Amino acid sequence: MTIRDIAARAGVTKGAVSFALNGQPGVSEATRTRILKVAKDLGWQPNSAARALSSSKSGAVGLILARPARTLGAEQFFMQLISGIEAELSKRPIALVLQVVPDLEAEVAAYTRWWSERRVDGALLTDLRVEDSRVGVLRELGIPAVVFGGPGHHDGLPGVWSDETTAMNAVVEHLVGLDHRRVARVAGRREFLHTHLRDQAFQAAVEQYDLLDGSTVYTDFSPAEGEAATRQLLSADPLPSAIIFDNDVMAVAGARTAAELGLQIPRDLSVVAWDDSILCQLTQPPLTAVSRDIEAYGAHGARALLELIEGAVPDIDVQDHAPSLVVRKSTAKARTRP
Amino acid sequence: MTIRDIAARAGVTKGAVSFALNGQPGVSEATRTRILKVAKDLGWQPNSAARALSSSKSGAVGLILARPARTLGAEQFFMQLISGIEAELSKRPIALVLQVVPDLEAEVAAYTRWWSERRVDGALLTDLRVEDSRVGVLRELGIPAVVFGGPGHHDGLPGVWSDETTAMNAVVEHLVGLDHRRVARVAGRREFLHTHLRDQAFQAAVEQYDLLDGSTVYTDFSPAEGEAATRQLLSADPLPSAIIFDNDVMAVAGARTAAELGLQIPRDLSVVAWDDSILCQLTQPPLTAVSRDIEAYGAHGARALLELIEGAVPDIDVQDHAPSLVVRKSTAKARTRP
DNA sequence: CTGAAAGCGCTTACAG
DNA sequence: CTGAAAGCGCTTACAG
Repeated sequence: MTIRDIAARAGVTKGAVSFALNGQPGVSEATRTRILKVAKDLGWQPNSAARALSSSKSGAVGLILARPARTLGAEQFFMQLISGIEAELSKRPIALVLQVVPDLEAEVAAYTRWWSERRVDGALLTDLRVEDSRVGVLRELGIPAVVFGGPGHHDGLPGVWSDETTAMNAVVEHLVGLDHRRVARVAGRREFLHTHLRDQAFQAAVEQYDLLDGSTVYTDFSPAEGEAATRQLLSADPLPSAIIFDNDVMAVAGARTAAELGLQIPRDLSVVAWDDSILCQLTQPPLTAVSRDIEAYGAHGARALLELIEGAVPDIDVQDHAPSLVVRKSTAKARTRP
Repeated sequence: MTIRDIAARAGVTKGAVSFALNGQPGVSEATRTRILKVAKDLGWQPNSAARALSSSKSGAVGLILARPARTLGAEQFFMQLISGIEAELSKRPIALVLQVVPDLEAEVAAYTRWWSERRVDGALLTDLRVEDSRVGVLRELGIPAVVFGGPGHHDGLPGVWSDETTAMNAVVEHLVGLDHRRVARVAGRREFLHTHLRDQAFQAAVEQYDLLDGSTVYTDFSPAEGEAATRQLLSADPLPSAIIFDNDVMAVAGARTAAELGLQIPRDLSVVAWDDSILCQLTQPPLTAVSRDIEAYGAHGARALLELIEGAVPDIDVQDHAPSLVVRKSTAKARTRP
């Protein structure tokens, strides 16, 4: 079933069919209507390879996840992000090509191959690093790309980001409002930009509110390291009265660890998770968490990429909806200590 | 950068370049070596659209997830499955095209479009239903497809599956070994084949071990319905002494619900989760769970699909590694009741 | 073993 | 408004 069949059936040339199908001028309204009807009757769909070859557009965008398979499964973030991206892409006949790779080197290799194969028209970048080698490669290759993260750390590539600073302030304010003075933090990987931004915001808040602690332990986001970091923080003297965790999995692991050490949450220790998820709601007590609409975040990024591919000059650093703090049962008044 | 450039540089025709690059006979070894060197020097990669158009192979396979975005994020299953599929595909230059849709109707529409566009060479089917309209559509379209699930419910389409029956037997045996006689089950959606298979296995085990309960409540896999189902089961008299849940999220929700109702796990109620995950390990107490290597499952399915696409006649119903029961702290001796 | 050519199914300038 | 044709970058029969 090709435009050739349609042309024969409608008594016109292939060119006319193409114009009619693509809404281009060059055919009369009557002819166009006739051609469209024939195409519909025959159940015609454009061959994506032929269209890609002659238009130099693949009709697909790429997303690469460079995380070990275990942590990928554990974090709900990625699946929600993908859902959001898809929600936007599937409004058009644009496909999402997904690849899972072990490290950044493999990720860069995949972009390079995709681009020289012309397999995708653009790419979505996630897990932005403070120093991110991918950004330079993408710019050099000339792939239209949009970055999740930021702001201002991607060398001119457009990005969408959520405001970590405001969110961190809300968290610290909430804790200060509960009389907490010794607040610690279990962070993710140091090289990730969002970790870095939260670091800065946390340190600024520590000074602003004149907190007494402010120690931060870095991890790989895994529950094992979340547990180890919690043990480390809870061996300090005096103890922190609240800990902020960089993801839901570590927060749950940390809360469990604290309980094992004989602390009662929230009486003895307040716990805040970053990125709310079902996990935070299912644990006992349910965790106070920073909540973002990750699907909307993904959709937002996809939309920006599509605009970029279509030649628009998108805003650099579009800010997404601000995260909100969902207060549950894991935060309470700090105990007055001796 | 095309084979034309390589041909010019190497002083041969495009045809010779194509033969050399694809390992076809038709060029001398010396020429082949020279051509390959030129191609490498120029950093050539085949244009995927051109190759797809002339070879009628897209170099991609498709996966469609038809679940609401929320439950997608909550279940670790899918991301692990995708990781496994990717691990196999990325050994070759085969891309994974992913789509997230709201329902089966949209899923069928997407297959139809993909196939008439020749965007994918084959498809992977998941969440198999007892009566599954997709199977017929796929067969009719002639898309090479492999089904996750089964066995024997896919009208000739090859499938990989894991043995739900043996796993269910292991679960029930474990509970019976702990003197449980009143065992209930919180199942997933009734129309899903794996739910159905577990149902049958559960009923068979109930009879075999002469259990006194065996009631099953169906849900949509969500924690909310898991909680409601648990409440319902725990309002019976006499109470079940153990509940088997069809996924990790509901098991955790159910355990929490039981605790809220004043039951202590495992003293008053034993809980078993199906599909182990970090969730099961992080709750207090950690949950006894049926564990499968979902990544291997995904890889297995991808490999079968690639063979099918390459023209092999794959075995129908290849069985994957058997699931295993991981015993943790949520199951214990049944209390002797009055 | 090599060369010259047709063809995959589209898009798009170029003449009429 | 329409027709006839070239071209996208590959693969692959067909002659020599």
